[in-house]
Amino acid sequence: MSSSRTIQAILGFLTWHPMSGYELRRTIGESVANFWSESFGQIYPALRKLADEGRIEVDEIDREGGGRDRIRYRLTGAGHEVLRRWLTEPAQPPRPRNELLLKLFFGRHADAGVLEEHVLAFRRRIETDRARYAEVRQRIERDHGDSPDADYWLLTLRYGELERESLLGWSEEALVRLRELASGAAKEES
Amino acid sequence: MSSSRTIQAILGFLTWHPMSGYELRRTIGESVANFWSESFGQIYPALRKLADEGRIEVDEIDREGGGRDRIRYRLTGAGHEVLRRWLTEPAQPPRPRNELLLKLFFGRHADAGVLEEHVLAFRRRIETDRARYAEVRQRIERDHGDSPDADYWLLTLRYGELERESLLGWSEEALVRLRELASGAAKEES
DNA sequence: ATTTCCATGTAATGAGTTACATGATTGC
DNA sequence: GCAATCATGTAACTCATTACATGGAAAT
Repeated sequence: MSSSRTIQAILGFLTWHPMSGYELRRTIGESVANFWSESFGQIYPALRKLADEGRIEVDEIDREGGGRDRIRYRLTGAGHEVLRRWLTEPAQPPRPRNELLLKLFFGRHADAGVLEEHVLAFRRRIETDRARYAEVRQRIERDHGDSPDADYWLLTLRYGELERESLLGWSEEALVRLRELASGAAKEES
Repeated sequence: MSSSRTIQAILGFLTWHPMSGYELRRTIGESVANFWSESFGQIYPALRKLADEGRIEVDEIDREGGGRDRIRYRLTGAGHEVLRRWLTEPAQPPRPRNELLLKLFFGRHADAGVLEEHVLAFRRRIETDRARYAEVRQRIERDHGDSPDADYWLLTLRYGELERESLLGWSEEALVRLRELASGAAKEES
């Protein structure tokens, strides 16, 4: 019961067109960074394993641009089958780990200004995410509006958009609350 | 640069009162399961390490209830200092990994009914979360309304409440959209 | 009798990041 | 000349879960 999904992510992206490990990494960073990430240390061993098992095979080797050879892999029928089977299985809920909330939970032991700083940094990250989502939405609608995948991509984008909106709302609430707590504590001290 | 926060979580909970490894695990499951989790395999080695470094010390050893001795640890001044320093440091953003969204992203290769099933399961989880949050809120307000920690706990609870509301909204939208896609696909086939 | 809960701990395994090794090309 | 980008791959390390070992007491 392997809980990692590196292999499935790779198979999924190879349904687009043949890609090298380097291209897979870049593509993941540009498309699903919102909810997925992979490092080279996972991708290259996974490609080797997938090739050994016949889920992918070498499509072409060339030397465009840089120094090393680029090895492009293509999906095999067996690989497509593995992807389809995985898609029917229920998704594992993620293990929750949110350091910001852990800090706030023990917030009484920090000074109020620092907590506010943490929430402000969080809000900045959310705002950056939202700006990126707006660009992604435009790009999908402009460049891939007729792609059969586009509807599914927009579904995942929408998840990020709605979640970020709610977290922005929470940030505002939290900032107000933290300032109240800070002034309340200041009053009690005087 | 240790990226784990098991140690900080333990120190934080020991500000409440002395606890054993077993009690820490149970307490985490009952209070912050919403955004944090720890397993025995992490807690016991971490307790050993913290004791070796003088951040915690044995408070009492007794044999209530079950068979083995229960070893309760208490926070030292040094431990409290480590906690306070950590609280001032910026929180690391979590590495994104959402298997449901990865499945939807490649959803064109699955049949529509299965995707709907995944989103329904997701929605059920969200509803369960919301019911639990309502209980937690009641419990905090009823049993800990005058605790100096309560305001901070409610801040983290509110995060979960707002986020779950938005995700519930997304589920509804996604279900509608998936049904449209399914009937569209059915029409094109006929 | 058997399950459940209390309780501590280790070992095996898996998952994942970061740093390193290597090296050519392109743009400043 | 130097940094950035392209490109593959390995090694060391960290982090975390799960299963195992051990065993008593209480409830069914």
